[in-house]
Amino acid sequence: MSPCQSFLEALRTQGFRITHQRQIIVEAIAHSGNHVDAEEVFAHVQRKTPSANIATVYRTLDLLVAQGLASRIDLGKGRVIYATNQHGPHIHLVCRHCGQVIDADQNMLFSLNKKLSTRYQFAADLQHISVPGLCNQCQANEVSVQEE
Amino acid sequence: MSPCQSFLEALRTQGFRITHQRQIIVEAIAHSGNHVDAEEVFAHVQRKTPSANIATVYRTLDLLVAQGLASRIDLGKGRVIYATNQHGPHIHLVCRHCGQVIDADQNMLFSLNKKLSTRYQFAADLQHISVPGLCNQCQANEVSVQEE
DNA sequence: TTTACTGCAAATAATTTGCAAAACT
DNA sequence: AGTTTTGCAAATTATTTGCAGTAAA
Repeated sequence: MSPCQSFLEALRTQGFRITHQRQIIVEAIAHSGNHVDAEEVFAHVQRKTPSANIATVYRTLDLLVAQGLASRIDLGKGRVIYATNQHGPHIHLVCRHCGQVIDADQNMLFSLNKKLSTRYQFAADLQHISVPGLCNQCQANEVSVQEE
Repeated sequence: MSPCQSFLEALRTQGFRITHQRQIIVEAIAHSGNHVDAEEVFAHVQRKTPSANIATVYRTLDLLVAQGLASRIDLGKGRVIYATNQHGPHIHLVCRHCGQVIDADQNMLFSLNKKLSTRYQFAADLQHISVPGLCNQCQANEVSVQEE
């Protein structure tokens, strides 16, 4: 069963209707092995169904997140992306200078997760956490650049 | 020298002007030993100077961040808070259910920081990172609560 | 005096929402 | 047929920006 199909199946099971636009939206997000933002999904949808509306995209993304089929990742500065749970867990390293997002190995968070759990009884959702900082290229720049 | 004074001094040194509103804004953010959002700062400022405008608050907060005197912390869902560098570094555990923010010991991130640096040449800014998840109280709820 | 800073109001940007019409089941 | 969804346009929310007047240095 393709990832798309299993998502749609999950929705159907929960009693949600499988509409044409939901199929395309799920296809857009699941197909791109990567994370996508609402506009990218909308662009994909428009190619197939020009009459589709971005409000529907937002509603469907919310639905997927609520159903636990996707994650909403807040990169800060108004940038929000979505990733399906097919997309392996990652740390999203967000460069505050160039805006680049680097995917890092999530295993690094294993011990942190345990500590937060035992010391704070906090169940951290580290599947798609984002970490601000400076990427390699921008570290050199930052020194000389005060203001853009 | 009070924290307020040292902030103002730092601004002055960089050639910025010490205006009445900047003094009050710096006082608001430095005085509250805690993190504050723009509206809270604005409320404080209005008490002293009713004619002050929130645009000035945003501009000053941006300035403080740009000068490295404060951090902008993105809690997701449009919630943004600011903390001075006086306020010790913390992990901000953000509960996705009740919205509560718990401060956790930052030492837990020491090894993560090193790994990100050596493996990805990424200089993570972990001073005030936010981590999504579920707080202790809400973990029990979550099981039974599907939708709010 | 000179140029940065502020207040104000209008502009953004990213979502969200009310509602009547359209479409799943 | 009976709801759930959608499209559309208007409403929101949090910030940002242009500009002319005010105030630090």
